[in-house]
Amino acid sequence: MSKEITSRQQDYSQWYNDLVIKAGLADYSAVRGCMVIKPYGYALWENMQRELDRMFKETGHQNAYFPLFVPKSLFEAEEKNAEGFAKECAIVTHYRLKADPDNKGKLIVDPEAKLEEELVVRPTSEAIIWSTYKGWIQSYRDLPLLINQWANVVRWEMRTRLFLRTTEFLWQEGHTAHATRKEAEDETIQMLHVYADFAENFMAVPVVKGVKSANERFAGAEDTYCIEALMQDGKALQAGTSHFLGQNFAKAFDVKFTDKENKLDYVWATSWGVSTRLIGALVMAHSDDQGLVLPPKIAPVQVVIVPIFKGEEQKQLIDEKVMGLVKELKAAGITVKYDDNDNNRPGWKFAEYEMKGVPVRIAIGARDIANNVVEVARRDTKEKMSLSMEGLSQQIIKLLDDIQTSIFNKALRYRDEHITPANTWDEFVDLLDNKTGFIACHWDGTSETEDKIKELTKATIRCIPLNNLQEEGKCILTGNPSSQRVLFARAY
RNA sequence: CGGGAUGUAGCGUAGCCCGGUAUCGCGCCUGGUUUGGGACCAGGAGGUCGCAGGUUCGAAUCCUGCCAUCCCGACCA
Repeated sequence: MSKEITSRQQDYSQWYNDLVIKAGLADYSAVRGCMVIKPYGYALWENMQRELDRMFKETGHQNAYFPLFVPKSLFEAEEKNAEGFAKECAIVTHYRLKADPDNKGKLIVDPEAKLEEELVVRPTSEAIIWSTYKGWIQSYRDLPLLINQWANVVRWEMRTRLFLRTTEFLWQEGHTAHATRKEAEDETIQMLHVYADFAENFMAVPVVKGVKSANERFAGAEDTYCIEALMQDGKALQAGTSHFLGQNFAKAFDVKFTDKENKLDYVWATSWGVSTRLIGALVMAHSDDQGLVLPPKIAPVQVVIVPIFKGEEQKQLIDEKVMGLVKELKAAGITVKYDDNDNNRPGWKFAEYEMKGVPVRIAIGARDIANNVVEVARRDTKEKMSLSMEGLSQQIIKLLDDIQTSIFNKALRYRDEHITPANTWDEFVDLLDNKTGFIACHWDGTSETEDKIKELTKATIRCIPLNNLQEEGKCILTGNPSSQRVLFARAY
């Protein structure tokens, strides 16, 4: 297989698509808009899942699983939510096929098997979950209810892109119920911090934490908080959302509880999610024209060892030495792969593991063994060094750590350099077109203005950053008074 | 879903205008030599030219419809 990919400069979108395919993360499938997540891509997702799952459990959440199908009557109960998702729902109307009498070997939908009530394939699970919660919650003693589910959802998008926007995608969705507004708000913010912590400390993707404007708010939420990341082409990507749902779903599904004073009230809700889109964020945040660059903390393979030998005797000598190294590295908690496949030569393997973004490559040959060293190459900077075999695992641990930090710092520097204030409309448009990234500017707070700006420039408000500096100013478009800057960007 | 482009072996392609059963490279298989940045030699396999119709003695090539992918819009995690 030819392994060259389009360069970022030549065509960023094509580079992304090439990379996802050539690195073996995913493949197109026989189903429009749906992808196959290949083993290497799924391994990445599993590593993300493991870490997130641990964080959810540490903050008191439990996993459960709810049905894929939502009866239409339940789906429509929370009006805004239903309306928001109605245009992109897959609907099950029948439950049986039968042989086509006019076309041998073909099947048709059995018209006799029409469902009494259509089933919506979940685009999100608030409806089915809140209809269930009604039966689980009676008293303040049943609260808080802190549940997460790992699931697939379907949103029938017009235009799809590998990992960033597919018809079916994998995600987790947390759905919590609380006795007070304060507690639900705290939960919303807590999970936002969990997401930001994960993105920055594991994915090495710096994010801006903030709240969405009304236009960008989740359908059915009172407030939507988000983490926004910046990709290398200067476009923003929403990497995770945490919603404060108020009592909207409790009211729609009649979920009430009795408090300590024996008063009846609706419960307060949150929901929060991240998806396989994070893999897209990871790819676009760090990778280069040679392939993926993965942060060690979620790389499926952290270290690959490539033997370099002439003849069987040398190979045996290397094998022996490597077995010891592999054992030592594994004992130190490092994921290591020894690639002694003789079908490919070292140079091929070097290029291959660069494509796959393996953070550290160790090459070892007779020359190295004679000197008691190994050649170590880091993926992010391509820097090569010679390290002593003595205490190698400790040196590798330190190196992996350096790589993790260095990838993050690089992305952080890029992100910070691409948050630019604009004070006039011309400046704003010029920055959007020529510098890209986030533009910090004043906005008069109205949906109309935001719509107008989107119409004129394709830029949207990515978020109003948390703990935003309060500052008097004038709206970039209308000149109306504003009390703070918000972040605009073109987004995925 | 609207506008544009593309679709030929696992991948990348030539051929299409001007109709006569498909070119080259990589990869794959066998054998050998190799191995410190994508190896080399010899032999070999692999294609209903995206799918379905139509025109024609004959279609990769012309016509119609559909499907898929990419880009630009609208929609969105």
